[in-house]
Amino acid sequence: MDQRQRAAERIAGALAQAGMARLPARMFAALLVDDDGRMTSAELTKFLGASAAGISGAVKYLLPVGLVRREREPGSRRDVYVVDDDAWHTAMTRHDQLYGPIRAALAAGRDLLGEESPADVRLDRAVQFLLFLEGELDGILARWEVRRKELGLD
Amino acid sequence: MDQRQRAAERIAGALAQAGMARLPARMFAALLVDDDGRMTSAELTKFLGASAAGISGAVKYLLPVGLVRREREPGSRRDVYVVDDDAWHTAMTRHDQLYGPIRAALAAGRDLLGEESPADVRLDRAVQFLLFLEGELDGILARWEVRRKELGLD
DNA sequence: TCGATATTTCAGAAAATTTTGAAAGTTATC
DNA sequence: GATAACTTTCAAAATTTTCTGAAATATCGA
Repeated sequence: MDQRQRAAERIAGALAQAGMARLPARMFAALLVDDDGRMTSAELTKFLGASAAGISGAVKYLLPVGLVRREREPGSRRDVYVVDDDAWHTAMTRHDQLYGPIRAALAAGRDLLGEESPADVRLDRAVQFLLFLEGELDGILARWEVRRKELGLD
Repeated sequence: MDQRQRAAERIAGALAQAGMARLPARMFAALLVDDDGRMTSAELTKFLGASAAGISGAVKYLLPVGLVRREREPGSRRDVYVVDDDAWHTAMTRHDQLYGPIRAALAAGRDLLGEESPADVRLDRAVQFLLFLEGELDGILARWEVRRKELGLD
């Protein structure tokens, strides 16, 4: 295991700890430490010691959350998986995918209990907080653009 | 299964989907839909159909993240588990517990690869973004206090 | 200190998730 | 259209995580 693999596994471990499934975490980490952040399925298979099927499954998770992009060179049949320098930023744009279902469940719970239930105020406050939070996240992302330039990270 | 249990399970399902372990999610949801948001281990055991050991384990997860508080009536030996109306808010205060380890792993990865590695700029940007985000979250929480009063949710 | 009531620990059972190999499905060249 | 290169699907295996029962530990009142 070389330094690069060590770095990838170190990062993947932290991401897995935070709830990301293991192979998606390892694949994302592999791309993060790759020189140009671009790898084919075959490269990932070798680097991670995982099966092609596993990569396919990991891709199915990473694409919709925006952490990884898929490309294909014209006239080739092999996909290239790409991580952007602002992968995190992009992923965060999908925050409604994270909070939306929870908000919906809280609302459904309120309906089941009825407005006169004493728990209703608690549930309502939870919904209001999530709505507020989602709105704020958009502002954060805008401010990051500014900050990024200040840091000269373009 | 009555309406309240139905509501709890509906909410717990969404939380579990978002990554929370099942029993902690169910326990938190049970408290959310409870009239006064206070339940003993025995009550939870009955309501959830889970073992006392399971509750104990769930508590071990919920306490440190700030979603639930433990109290004990003086002169009783039974604990009461309490969910605050601002449980979410409180939990969010612990954001460094979520992002901290990831940031540390990214930093460790940079060390392993060395500054001259082409991946270094990508990893550095990730670290900078997380630092920025953590700072912003504090601001959000402050603004929520204001917003909460506007909504009359005191 | 003892007895009664609660909670926690821990090893193993149960359940859910992840990963794989093999087959089926795509896509590009010839 | 046939063939070769690559990706996806799917059922089953392997691993991991979660949950439980039983025993151990802690806490309170007498």
